[in-house]
Amino acid sequence: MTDISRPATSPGASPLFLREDEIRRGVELLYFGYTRLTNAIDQELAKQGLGRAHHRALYFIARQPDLTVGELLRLLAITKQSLGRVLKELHDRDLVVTKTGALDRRQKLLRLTDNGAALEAELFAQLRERLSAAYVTAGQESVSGFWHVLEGLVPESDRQMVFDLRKDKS
Amino acid sequence: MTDISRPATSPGASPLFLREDEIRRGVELLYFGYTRLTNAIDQELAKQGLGRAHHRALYFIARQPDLTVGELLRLLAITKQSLGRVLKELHDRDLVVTKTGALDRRQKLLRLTDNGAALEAELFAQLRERLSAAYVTAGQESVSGFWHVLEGLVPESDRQMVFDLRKDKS
DNA sequence: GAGATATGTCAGTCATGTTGACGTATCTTG
DNA sequence: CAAGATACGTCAACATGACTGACATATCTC
Repeated sequence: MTDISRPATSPGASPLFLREDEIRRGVELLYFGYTRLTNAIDQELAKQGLGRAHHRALYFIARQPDLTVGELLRLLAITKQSLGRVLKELHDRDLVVTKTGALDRRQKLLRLTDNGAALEAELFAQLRERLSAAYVTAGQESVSGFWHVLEGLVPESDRQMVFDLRKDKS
Repeated sequence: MTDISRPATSPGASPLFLREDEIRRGVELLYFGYTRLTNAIDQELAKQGLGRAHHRALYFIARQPDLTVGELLRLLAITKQSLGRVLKELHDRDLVVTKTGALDRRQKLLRLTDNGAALEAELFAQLRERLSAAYVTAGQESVSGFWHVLEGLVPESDRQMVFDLRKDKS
């Protein structure tokens, strides 16, 4: 949070603001980095007859077991109708199970089955391979910077939700 | 391309490879950072009745005037049929013009019209606002790290193409 | 008991990608 | 110069994953 006091609305105050090329470089690297990373798992997904939408759900359920449907909706920022179809397919394929919430019986808590966990692990291995290669090449200091800039791209209103992924529930 | 000599294929050499949480943190930040940044311009695009696919084309044509259709296809990594529809719409709306290549008359060189350039600038302003705020908050060192890690995510085979965006065509 | 909330579902639509096939103009090469 | 490769365009059919709008049910909260 260094330099937070510098007004982003005052272009003259920061040389960064004026350098169009530095902004474009970030836009492009973010685009290529993100799309190429996600491409890495498409082939694996296609084998199972699943799409990226399924992977995103699997990923977050793996990351935070007993996630509720509502929490997952907020993470994915899609409509419940869209998510409903995805969850139904994952359930039909025995990759995800739901149980009724203990505290609030209206909620459904999502968990991966053993099959689901195995598939998620296989997909995650692809991501790990690519990302750890990039981490190693860039070095630890760069990794911190990478995280730091990306955190700044997440709107304030979503930041807590994203950080909470790192904590266990309960 | 510094550190290129460090073997990315030697997992044991770095504790990073074993830390699942650091990989997941990168995956999540990349996902949220990328999607939230692109969301930032959706509203503006919707006003014009355009989608993200149109923006991607506008962006790269702005970035490298006289880009050929084939080059744009390689950047976007989609089929010519998909791109054809997008370019047709941009042309119909007087945002893009094509001219026949001087050296190779089979090629079509793409350029933004004044309207197209104005729209692209308006959309770019949104990206600049978000990214420069993140850059300023994170600091210059972090920005370098951000770039460095992302470069490592771009497959070797695409890297030259991405770097070439920074050069003018001659 | 009344209203808010969490979830599910039906139905229709849209944006954006895909495959496959085919046509034309132009360049390159034997 | 003829033959083949290349750059681009286009028709048609289809898949995925989003969307809106409407409505149903169970459960919680006050």
